[in-house]
Amino acid sequence: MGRSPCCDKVGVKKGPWTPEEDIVLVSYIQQHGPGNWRMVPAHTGLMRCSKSCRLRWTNYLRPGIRRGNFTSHEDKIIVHLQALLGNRWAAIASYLPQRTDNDIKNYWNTHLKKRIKKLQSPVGNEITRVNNVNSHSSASKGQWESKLQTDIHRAKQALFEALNCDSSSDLQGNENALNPADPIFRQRNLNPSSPYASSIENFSKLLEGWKRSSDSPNDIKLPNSTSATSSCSESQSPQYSTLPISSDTQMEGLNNGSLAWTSPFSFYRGYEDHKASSDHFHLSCQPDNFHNSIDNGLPFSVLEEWLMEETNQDQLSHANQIVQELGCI
DNA sequence: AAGAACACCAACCGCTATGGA
DNA sequence: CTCCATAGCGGTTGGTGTTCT
Repeated sequence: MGRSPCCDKVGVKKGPWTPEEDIVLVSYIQQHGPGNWRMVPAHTGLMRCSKSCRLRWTNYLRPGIRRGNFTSHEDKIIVHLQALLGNRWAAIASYLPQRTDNDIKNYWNTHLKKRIKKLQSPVGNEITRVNNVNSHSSASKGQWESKLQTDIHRAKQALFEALNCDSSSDLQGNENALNPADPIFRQRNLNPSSPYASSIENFSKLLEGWKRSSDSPNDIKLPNSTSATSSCSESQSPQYSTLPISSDTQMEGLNNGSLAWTSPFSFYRGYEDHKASSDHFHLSCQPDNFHNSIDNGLPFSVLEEWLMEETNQDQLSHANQIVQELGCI
């Protein structure tokens, strides 16, 4: 019994999204919020299936996403969490709130996996060993999880070492650089000008690229429902109004973050609150909550909490130790 | 210079989980 | 309980750019 397709395959566009499509999608979500994806193609006129819209949003357009340029700090976290969790990319991504699971998965497959293969260092051997445990063909998931329980201490230690190592090498010996209270930490992680790009930055890059490539970049077509002054009933077929984005000054505004028009992402907090309530891993890991945790000096509270949940009493006491150590970073 | 091989990554596919009717 | 819609997830594919021969 085949599963009914998420959309009518006939006439559905596939392949890379164009900037125009992105703008239409973002504008629609600005107006209606994410969710009810089935309605999105019908209401926006996008020739995409609902699933494609959702993926485009979650993997690319969603606010708070940082793309490319993985830091060595992130490398280490990914490597160690992969050793700990296996290919559970969503779980790994929950500890790197600004990265998507898809991004991490791609990065692992194209960079880290190869790098680790080449590694003959003790750390590399350890990772290889844990990975072998994870990928052993005869091991069932239950067996793997059982093994995970026994290896959890080692994994915690490895993660802790990675974090420590990073604080001494990647951060050039500044031991406060991972301290949430430290200005350097805040600049690296919270400042809009930090490498952790906001989606507005992503979006402005996108617009910039489009501006360069478009033959007539003067106007961006938007559904009427997205204009500031108009409203649109949900049954309306898409009609377009134009949002003039023509001058370099306006593009400057987008690029330097001094956005004049209402941020498309003003609804974001509510959305993330909704999401967080439905996903244990994402609880406290969404950007706002994550930053709150940072502000509170608990950047890895969820990790600690989860690790403690998974361990027995002996491991629990050791986990408490780790928690304290992590809290001191 | 040109074609082949490789690397990268956005997007897709197919499956499971979940929740509501 | 069943059915259906939707979200989430991990594996895979295919297009494009880069490097190699």
